[in-house]
Amino acid sequence: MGKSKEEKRNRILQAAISVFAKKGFFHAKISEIANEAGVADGTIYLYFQNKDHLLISIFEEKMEEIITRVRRAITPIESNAEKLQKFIEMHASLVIENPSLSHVFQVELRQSGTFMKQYKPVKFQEFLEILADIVRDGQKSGEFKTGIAPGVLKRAVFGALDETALNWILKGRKYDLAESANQLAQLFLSGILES
Amino acid sequence: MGKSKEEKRNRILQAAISVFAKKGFFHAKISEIANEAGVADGTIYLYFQNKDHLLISIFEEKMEEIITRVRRAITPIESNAEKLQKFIEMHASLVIENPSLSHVFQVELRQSGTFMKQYKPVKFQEFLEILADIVRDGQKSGEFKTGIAPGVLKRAVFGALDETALNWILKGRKYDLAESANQLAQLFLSGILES
Amino acid sequence: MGKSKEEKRNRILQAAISVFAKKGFFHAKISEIANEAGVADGTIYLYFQNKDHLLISIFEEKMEEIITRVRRAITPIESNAEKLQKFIEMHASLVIENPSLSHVFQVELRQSGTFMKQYKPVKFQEFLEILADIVRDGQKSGEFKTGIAPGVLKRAVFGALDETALNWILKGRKYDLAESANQLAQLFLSGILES
Amino acid sequence: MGKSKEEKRNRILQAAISVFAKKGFFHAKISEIANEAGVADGTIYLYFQNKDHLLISIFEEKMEEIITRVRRAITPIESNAEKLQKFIEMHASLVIENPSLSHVFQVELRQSGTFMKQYKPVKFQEFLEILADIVRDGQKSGEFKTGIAPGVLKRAVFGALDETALNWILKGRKYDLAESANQLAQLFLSGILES
DNA sequence: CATGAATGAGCATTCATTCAT
DNA sequence: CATGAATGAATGCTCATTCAT
Repeated sequence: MGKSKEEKRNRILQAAISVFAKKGFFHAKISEIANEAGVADGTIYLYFQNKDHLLISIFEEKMEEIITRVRRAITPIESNAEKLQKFIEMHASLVIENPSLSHVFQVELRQSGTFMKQYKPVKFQEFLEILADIVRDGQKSGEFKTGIAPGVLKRAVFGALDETALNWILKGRKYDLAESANQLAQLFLSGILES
Repeated sequence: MGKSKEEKRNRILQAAISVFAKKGFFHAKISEIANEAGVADGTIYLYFQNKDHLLISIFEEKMEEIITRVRRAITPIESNAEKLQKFIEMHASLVIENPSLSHVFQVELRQSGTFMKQYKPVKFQEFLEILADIVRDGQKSGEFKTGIAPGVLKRAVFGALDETALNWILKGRKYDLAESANQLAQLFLSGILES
Repeated sequence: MGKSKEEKRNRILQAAISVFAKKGFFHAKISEIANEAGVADGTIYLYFQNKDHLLISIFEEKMEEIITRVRRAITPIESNAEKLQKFIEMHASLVIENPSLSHVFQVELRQSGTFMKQYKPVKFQEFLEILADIVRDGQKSGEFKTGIAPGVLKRAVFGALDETALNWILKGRKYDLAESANQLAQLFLSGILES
Repeated sequence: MGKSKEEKRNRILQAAISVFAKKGFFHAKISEIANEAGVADGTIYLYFQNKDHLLISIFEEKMEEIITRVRRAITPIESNAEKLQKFIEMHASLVIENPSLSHVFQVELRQSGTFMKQYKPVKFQEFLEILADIVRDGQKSGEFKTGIAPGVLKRAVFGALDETALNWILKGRKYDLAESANQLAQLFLSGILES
């Protein structure tokens, strides 16, 4: 029963991801999400405050999962260069595995005023901080150059990955995103490795 | 006469940029744009097909200006490394000079279904191609490494700049964007310069 | 429950007839209909597709009732001449009983593009066919002359009744419509009775 | 020049008939009429008060012509029965000759609130009075029965003709309207001729 | 007389959210 | 907990009409 409740919540969340990706946040109708989730319209409001928070919940909960996965994969690696490479690889893999979710993250999230203006995307900061930590550690250990601030680099890497992934999605996923990610990894490593 | 008409069109365009940036595309009201432009609601429809095309016109016309400015600044420079640096510097300058327009480009444009799905952002491709050309030329002349595809690099640079600028805008323009841009330039140059 | 829903639908239909008759189809506001029906604007759209279909539904449902009433009144009569007379009498009675509905039928229906161009007024044909059947039967039995086609006569009788009723309504219902109808009945009977 | 002015007025009137018939009164745009007449939008307002009066002017001026033609054709005839027959024949001929105008008369005129409620269609009364006069004269001379009021008969005949013509137009003018008119003439004559 | 750019009133429709059952 | 009928706020766009040129 408790399980059934959690399951229903998840059905709604998955339906929302699917409908947001297909129709866009503004044109997505609660009734369509409810229909796809197999619940009544009103039921959604028993699990989520409103449409905006449904979007935000997608972000927070999926981001939480992603952060956990990425951390688990990176922690055992010793070399910070390899950690960075792994991070970039995983970003591509995650996009490839879940294009609908990626679409929601890259396009639809920006359509929520609540998300863009009022809500502080803590989980996003946390995700970026994984990158900043790698950089900081690499700089401290002497692996990486120190000319660039970790806060700048984390955004540069993320921005590059994000734009690359967005293009891949909008262009119809026609080329090899993993290969592009690989080139990006080489680029950034060449840029920061102490020679 | 012709001037007055062109002027009115520009007033509408500027008002739209301002209102879109303040309220977001979906919450921006035509009546508010009209009011800020000092024209009647209906007048807007003498110059633009509809709200979507108003947004698209902002993109096309402003992008055209930007492309021209960037090309003019880059052409006389001989070194491709310096060209790339100049491009990055200018991106930051343009964002600093016109934050409202930047906001529209980075956030609001994604809210138009017409823009995202039906319209081909030719001007955006053209803008990115400036970057790709620099990379291609640098690789051909031996200035740059050849391991990375120009098509990948152009998105990496743009994505990094875009994310950096977006953060600067959303965080309230509290730090020195030009300095961040400078670090990015060093990062990318370190990454691609043939040693 | 089911009754309450049907009742609400009927309240909307009656309100629409009343408002269409008062203001004309184009100038009638949905909000006014909703107000007169005691429901919210949006509720109307739970029962009817749009304004056009509201008008068409009035026609179809009321015409259905009328056809039933007329058929029930005519069937037991043996003489076709008396049937025709009864039909004419009833037409006048129906107009007198429900002037708003008559106004909608005679004037407002023509303002709906959907009704005039796309929709096939099946119920109207069915109504006219009652007349055509009387004529056919009368001609077959020898009661009526055979010089006129039933299809022509049905329109002649209906047109005469309709124009007479329209004038009565537009002139403010100042004279005795039943008496005019009676004269029309004599006219048509004189015209078609086999002597 | 004086001629040119009258000519321009007529071009506008013809364009209006054509556009009203094609698009319907409400959906007809002044700009389309102006375009079809080869004048500027504003010019129409130099010749007609507004859209409503444009419709009314069509009615009045064309009706005037029709009344004149019908009177001219009927006056020389001596027998009132033959006059009635001639009237009916001419109605059909006029509809056949000018279907667009007929459409405007039968359908579009009812869409003008001004026409239906505020304006007194004097010319229409005058047209019907031709019929009433024939009946009155026939009844006085003993040709026609006296049981029916001329005022009732005139509407009956007109209504029958109008409905018949409307059907002919809406059904795509596929059958012989003149033959239907002929049957109607026989019907009404049988109905009123003193035997 | 003629033009046509500018005006601005006017309204159907959608859909997130609520709440009685 | 779940339902889904009902609500009602909110706004882009059209087009008859005007009037400065």
